[in-house]
Amino acid sequence: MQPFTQRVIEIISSIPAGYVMTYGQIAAEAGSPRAARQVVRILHAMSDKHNLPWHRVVNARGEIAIQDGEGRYMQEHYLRQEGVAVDELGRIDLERYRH
DNA sequence: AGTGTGACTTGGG
DNA sequence: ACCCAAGCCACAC
Repeated sequence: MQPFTQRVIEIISSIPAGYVMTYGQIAAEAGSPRAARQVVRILHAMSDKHNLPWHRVVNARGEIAIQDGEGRYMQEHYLRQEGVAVDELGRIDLERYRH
């Protein structure tokens, strides 16, 4: 496991229920501000086996990044379940919910 | 050593 | 507020 990957996993694990972080924000915290896309790949590879709260990660505009489908539906569902307001287009108020 | 991979980001219009 | 084009980068192969 590489250091950057390790840090990203730790950071995502640390997001409290009811809050969200953006890909870029996580990359920056992990020490590489422009590696947002790498965060995506890590989620793809690690979300299940590390039991990560992947649904608490959204893009810089405060939108759910996943395309319509099962994953998209699950993310909206989890977030609302944790008290995060998600509109019908999958948008979230970052001012309010950013961690 | 070179190439492909993305659930991204940013800047401009 | 929306759309697009161009950057960006750690990692696997």
